[in-house]
Amino acid sequence: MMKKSDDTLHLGEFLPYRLSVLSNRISRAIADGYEEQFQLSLPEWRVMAVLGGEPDLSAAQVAERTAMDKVAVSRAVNKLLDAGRLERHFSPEDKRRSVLALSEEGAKIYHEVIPIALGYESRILDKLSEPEKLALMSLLDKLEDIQLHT
Amino acid sequence: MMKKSDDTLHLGEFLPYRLSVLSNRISRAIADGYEEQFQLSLPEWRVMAVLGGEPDLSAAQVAERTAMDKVAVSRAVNKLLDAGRLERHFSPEDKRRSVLALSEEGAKIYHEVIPIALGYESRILDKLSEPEKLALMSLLDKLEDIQLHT
DNA sequence: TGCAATTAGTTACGGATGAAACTAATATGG
DNA sequence: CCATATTAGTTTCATCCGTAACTAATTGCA
Repeated sequence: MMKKSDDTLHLGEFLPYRLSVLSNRISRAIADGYEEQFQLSLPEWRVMAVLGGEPDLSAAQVAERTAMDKVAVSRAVNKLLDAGRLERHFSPEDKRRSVLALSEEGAKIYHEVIPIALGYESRILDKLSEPEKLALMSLLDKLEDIQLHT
Repeated sequence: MMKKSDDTLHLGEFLPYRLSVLSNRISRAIADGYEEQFQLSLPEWRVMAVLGGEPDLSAAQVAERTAMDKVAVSRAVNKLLDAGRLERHFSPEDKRRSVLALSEEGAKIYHEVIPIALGYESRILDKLSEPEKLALMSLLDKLEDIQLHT
């Protein structure tokens, strides 16, 4: 196939740009669904989301699983603690390491937000045929594996 | 097919999350390729990218084509003007409306950054087979069309 | 005409974000 | 053991970003 010209770039056909716009639009729409109602920011929701499925993680483990950096996790965790949505104690073996879990209140919110989030996801996936969904998942698997640096 | 449970959410399988992480990773990698070298932020690059392909747009038109809001465009444009990378005059028919174009210096940088950006895109696309690329483009077309609000 | 509504773009402001410096706790190796 | 290096998490700082308020120019319609 003819190679694309190297001296112009059409943003609308540029994969990174398309992904960025699409992803921002989706994240914003979902966040609009819970931010105001629950006074919950996206980073805070991500922290709650992992702890809801897998309690007693350390902040570093939360960072790993959410792809957030540790500063963002620290901030989100502290806000959630202030709001009484998280409980924290520290590991007796290593007093630096925190052990985080949703509080009862946090778990309640978690279970209220999940259907909102999944609802938006369905709204998207329902527009795709079964083979398209499979193709999308397989493409995401592949794209996530790509090494972008060296 | 069995419906997924509604009381847990696995971030790693949640489409909006996967898109967000993937898109951020790609944008960051590309930006790392030009930000330091050219002292150019992502919003500034987006403005340059559209004006490089289509000069003499107003700020509002730039906003449309980049999916940025007008404040972000205004800021980016002003930085680019300060840096001598853009030229601005105002339409004689409507003295509010700006007419923006890359300066000579701006065009030079534009042509230097393009291969960097396209290089990263190729690094990604080259990992996909021809049918996979087609599938990806078609999926993006479809996803971009989805109405997320009402 | 002329005054209210609209539009282009900027400014101001409060909150969010990431990098780097910092503190406290633990591991290491001489 | 003790000094140094490493690790967990927090704080600081400078910047970024979006919303809302604002200014200036233009349009529209009475």
